[in-house]
Formats: sequence, C-alpha cells, structure tokens
Amino acid sequence: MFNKELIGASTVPLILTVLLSGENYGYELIKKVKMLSNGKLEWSEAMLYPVLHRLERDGFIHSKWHQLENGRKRKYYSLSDLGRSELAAKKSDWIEMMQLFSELWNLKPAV
Amino acid sequence: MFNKELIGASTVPLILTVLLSGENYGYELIKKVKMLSNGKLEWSEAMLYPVLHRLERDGFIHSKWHQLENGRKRKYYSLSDLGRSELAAKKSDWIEMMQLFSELWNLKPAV
DNA sequence: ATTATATACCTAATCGTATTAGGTAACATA
DNA sequence: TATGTTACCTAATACGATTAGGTATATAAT
Repeated sequence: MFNKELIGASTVPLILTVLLSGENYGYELIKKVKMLSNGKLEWSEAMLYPVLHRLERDGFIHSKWHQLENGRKRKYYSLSDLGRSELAAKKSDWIEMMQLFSELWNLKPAV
Repeated sequence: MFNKELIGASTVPLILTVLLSGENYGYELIKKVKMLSNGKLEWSEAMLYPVLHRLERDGFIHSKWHQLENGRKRKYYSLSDLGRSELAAKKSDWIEMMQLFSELWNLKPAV
C-alpha cells in the first residue's frame, strides 16, 4: 500500500503513539493501526513482532504476559519513560519533515 | 539531525522534487536540500551518490556529463517520465501518511 | 465431528539500503 | 604552498523490512 521506506519511518512512531493511550498486545496493534489508517496500513505479524522485540531490547517498551480466562496468553506492551521521550523526538522530526514537504509541495502548513 | 528512517523515506522524494524544477548535479542537490531544509538536512556525498545511481539504474532519472570551461566536469541529472510518476506516487503516499499523523497528534490537517 | 477461520505468538534467511570509511582530482583562496 | 571547496566515486559494514516459514488454541461453520 505505502512504499517501503515510508513504512519504515512510520512504524515505530505509530506503535509508540498507540501505546501512549495504554497497554496493547501485538495482534491488537495490527488491528488498531489498520483501523486508524482506514485500512491503508495492513501490518503483517512477521513485520511487527521483530519491531516490538527491538523496541523492548532498546528499553522503549516493556512487556508482560497476561493469562486469559479461556487459557490463551497475550503479551501486553506498555510505554516506558524512555519510550515517551523517543516518541517525542520522532514526533518532532516528523513534524519538521511534514513542514518541509508542505512548503515544497505547496500544501497547507502541517502545524 | 533527523532519525535514519525518516531520512530514508524522504531522500528520494526530495531529490525528485528538486529535479522537477530542472536538471541538477549531485553536489548542487546537497546544497539545495540543505538550504531548503534550513540546514536541518545535511546529506553526505557518500549517501547521495549511491542513491542517484540507483535512481538512474531504475530509470527515474537520466544523467549527462557537462564539461565546464574551467576543465571541471559535472554530472547533471534530470527527471524522466517514469521519475515523474514515481514522484507523484511517493507524494501521494506522503500526504496520506501526513494526514494520518496529523489526526493522531491533533495537528492541523496537512492538506 | 471435522474443517476453516481467527486469534496470538514466534524465528531464520534474504535482500536492500544507509552509513562509515575510505579514494581521486581540480580549482580557489590565504 | 597549504588549506578548503568543489565534484565525483566505491567497498565494507550494519541494520532492519520482508518473505517464508513455524506453533498453538479458540471459535464458527459445515
């Protein structure tokens, strides 16, 4: 749907932004992002899980297994303080880039 | 300055956008993009040249050597028709992504 | 009862690309 | 003459997205 580079640049900020409103598990993130993007972003699990593992390895998110009543298990991710500042940094970069493209392409300003 | 992923997603659209207004040589592109971004994007030559070669290999741009009066040579790049449609596609992707982030982050709409 | 679909997690191998770290050469300026 | 700027280039590395798998349980359909 979107080109690969744009996927790469948007995945982490999107994950961190969704986690800002509370803990989520991987599969849920895929559904939420699909919904938020009006179906334009359809992440595969094989794309998402390695990203989540990397974010956890780098300390931006924490994980916690939840045992459901029906016996199934889910791994819930939540944002760390480091993750919050990472999001702030990426958001700031994105906004600057959006302003640049808005000017170049004569769009209405992004902020 | 910007994070790596955002650099990756923006480099090609920026090059193609600058070439839309006429032919440019590599070194010149670096200067123009630095100026357009108010110094926030400082591309290295080692980053740019491989990208230009890839864009040419893929038919998005064409190159032509110019011999200057002082003996120096420059390689000028110009946009092909394929490059124009590639830019249109990437621009469309970018605008959709900008709209998504504008909503998520409660910014003014990007377009 | 069995099959299909959805949920929910995971890894290994491949491939593409940004970055690092170089190199060449001519011109301009101090 | 030495430094900085212009102007091009490649090879090696490192990182991450994608492809192509895999495991297991719950639910819905036939």
